[in-house]
Amino acid sequence: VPTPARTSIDAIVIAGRDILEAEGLDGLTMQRVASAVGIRAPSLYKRVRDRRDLVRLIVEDVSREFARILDGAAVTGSPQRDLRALAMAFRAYAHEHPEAYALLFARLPEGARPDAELTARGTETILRTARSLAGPERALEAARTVVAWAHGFVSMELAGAFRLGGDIDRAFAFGVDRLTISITAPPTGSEVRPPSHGG
Amino acid sequence: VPTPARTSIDAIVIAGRDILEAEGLDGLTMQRVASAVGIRAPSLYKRVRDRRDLVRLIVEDVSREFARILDGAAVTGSPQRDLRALAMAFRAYAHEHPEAYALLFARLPEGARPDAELTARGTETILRTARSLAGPERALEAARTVVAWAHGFVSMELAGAFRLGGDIDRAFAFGVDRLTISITAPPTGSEVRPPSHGG
DNA sequence: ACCTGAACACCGTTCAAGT
DNA sequence: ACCTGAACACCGTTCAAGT
Repeated sequence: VPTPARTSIDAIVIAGRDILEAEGLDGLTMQRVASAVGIRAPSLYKRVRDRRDLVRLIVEDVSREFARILDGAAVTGSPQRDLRALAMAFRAYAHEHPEAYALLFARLPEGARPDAELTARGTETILRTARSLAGPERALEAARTVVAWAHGFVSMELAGAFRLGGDIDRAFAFGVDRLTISITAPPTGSEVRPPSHGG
Repeated sequence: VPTPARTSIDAIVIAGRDILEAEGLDGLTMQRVASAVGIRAPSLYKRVRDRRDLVRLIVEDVSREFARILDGAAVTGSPQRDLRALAMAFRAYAHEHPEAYALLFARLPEGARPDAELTARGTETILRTARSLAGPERALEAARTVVAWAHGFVSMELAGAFRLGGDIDRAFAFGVDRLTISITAPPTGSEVRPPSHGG
């Protein structure tokens, strides 16, 4: 006699995200997720291969949400303002969903790593904006510089690594302004090299 | 009858670092560390309060090593070249000790967090070099921008987040050059603001 | 003073048995 | 077809007992 399903993969992913944000990745246990959807842990294995597979589904969900939010931020009409808006939206997302955000850039074990194409889509908007500012040849390097800075900044912020005081908001604004200038106006005609002392 | 000690806190930290680098943070178990120093897991609690305390001791050891390496890199005589040398040494350390490096910037639970002063010493050399380039008023923001970028870059690199091809070494060099220019030559006399479209 | 086995409350995961 | 309890091999941690 077939038993009707008491839950669904969607409900499991939603419950998993809630538990992740409330308890951290270590607190995301099969037992807690199972309990949240009204079943026992062994039954979860009917829907996911193992815990890593559940983490993968959650990361992919987060990844789609993050890409959608960044996409919605780059609508100012100017690439300079778009880059600033992207940086602000990037940081705001990390503050609102610190555990989900951390997962986006985490070194995940094989089996928990999200689909490669889906991950690429996450930085598509930033790449497009960087291309507008830096030109097609430098687009990829410019985008990597900006994303690296933004990720480094918010991950240090979330880790409590800025311990020397000062205005963190101002430091973030400083960074995005300098980076915008920096990738917008390359030294004309010359190879990139360290500046001479005279400047 | 007192029993002579069969191990020491130093031996435990050294063994812990080896296991961390070989097996990752999840693989750093009390049982493995105990076994590596020739005792049983419960005996570890004579030397450390709990696992988080052991992690703290390891992070602090890594932190001292990292600071020492950065300090040894900033010896070129010019702040521009020092910044580049610091960035290269920063990245090289992360490549050589990926698990130890990850711990330096990780969101650690209370009890595993290293001594605050010790952590500050880690970025002291970078702060000093940034001060030479950006001036005393902008030193902190400039240092934060550079460290954020460097950390973001190598952590993305280690996470396998650069999936769009291109030359990663070149992107790193691009970033350090642009950032050096960017923090060295602020717009004279004016407040920092987003650049106008013309430039 | 240091070390240990046994125990406890957790994990993830498998599997035979239930409906 | 789905769900479960029982079981297994792990965790971190405590503690009485051994030397």
